[in-house]
Amino acid sequence: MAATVSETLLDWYDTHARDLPWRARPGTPAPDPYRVWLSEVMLQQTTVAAVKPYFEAFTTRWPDVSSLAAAPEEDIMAAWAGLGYYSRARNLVKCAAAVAQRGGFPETEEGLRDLPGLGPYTAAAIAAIAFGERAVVVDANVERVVARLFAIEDPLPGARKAIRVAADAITPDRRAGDFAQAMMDLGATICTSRDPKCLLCPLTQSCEARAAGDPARLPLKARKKDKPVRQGRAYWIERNGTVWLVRRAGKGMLGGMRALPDDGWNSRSDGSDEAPLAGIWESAGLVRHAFTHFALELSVLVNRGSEQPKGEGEWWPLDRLEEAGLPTLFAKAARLVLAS
DNA sequence: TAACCGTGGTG
DNA sequence: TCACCAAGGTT
Repeated sequence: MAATVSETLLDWYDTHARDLPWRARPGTPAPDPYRVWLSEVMLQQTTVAAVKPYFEAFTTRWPDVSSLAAAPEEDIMAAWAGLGYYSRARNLVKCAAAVAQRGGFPETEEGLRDLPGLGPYTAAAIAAIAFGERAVVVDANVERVVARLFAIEDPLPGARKAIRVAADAITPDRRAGDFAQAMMDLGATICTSRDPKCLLCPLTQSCEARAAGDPARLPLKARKKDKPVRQGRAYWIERNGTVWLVRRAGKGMLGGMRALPDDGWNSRSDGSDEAPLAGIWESAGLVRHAFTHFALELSVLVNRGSEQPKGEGEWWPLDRLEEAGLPTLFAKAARLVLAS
């Protein structure tokens, strides 16, 4: 009898698995749920290369969930700065508290699903990888591999239901965690979005899209809307080797992060509020930054007078600006000022 | 359902 | 250069 897709893929995984910091070390049977959880959250919509240094920094500073739960939220947000999608960091704080409170992670997909920041993908992935549950793990890699294996012609996101059914059908009862990671490794290194390496693929004999001749065509996707360009201002207020930083509101764009004061720009409108003080402003230039659904042209204005800014904030030493944890947009603005 | 939410790499 | 893309979740 011919080997099944899962058997073939698991054999491939046994010799080709990527060596990643959050995977179980040789000789240790199961990976640490804390490290699986942390890595899975960091990896949401984020590349392995981007995650690695953050995962290393987090696990060095906070080696287990109780130490993370005990850390000040500000420290965690600052440590997340630059990784993006900051609601993940806010939910990480909530989730760590909940897990510490109940004395450990839930060990089922259903239980994990109730934790903040864990959706269908992440709950299934942790259940399968950390706890050995047979869970159907569907991420963008799995969607791509499955759409090609079964030549699913319906475009995403409409095809999600059919893809899930097909993924369920090939998920094995044993080693579901390895199978999920094998599918993701295959998608990341072989069955790539562009220019798939079909000559190296262990599943090439089973692949309907390969047989049809043009696997890179799948999965089909609806065309994306083009993003508007917004204008905004950020204010650099400097006194005696310090700069005035504020904390952004807990929800919305860059929520909860330290930032330069701005004029109220957001995803729906240009900025228009008045400056945080009525002094003399000099232009330091323009920062262009692309967010997911809009682009921003941020004009950076500088004041070195003596007037006190309005509202809440803190004077932050310029020689420790790295530790403030500014999101990339404001780090760019700071770089612009400090280079001029 | 679809909008919202970051960033850096890539072809 | 720029549109697309990456181990998605929340509302």
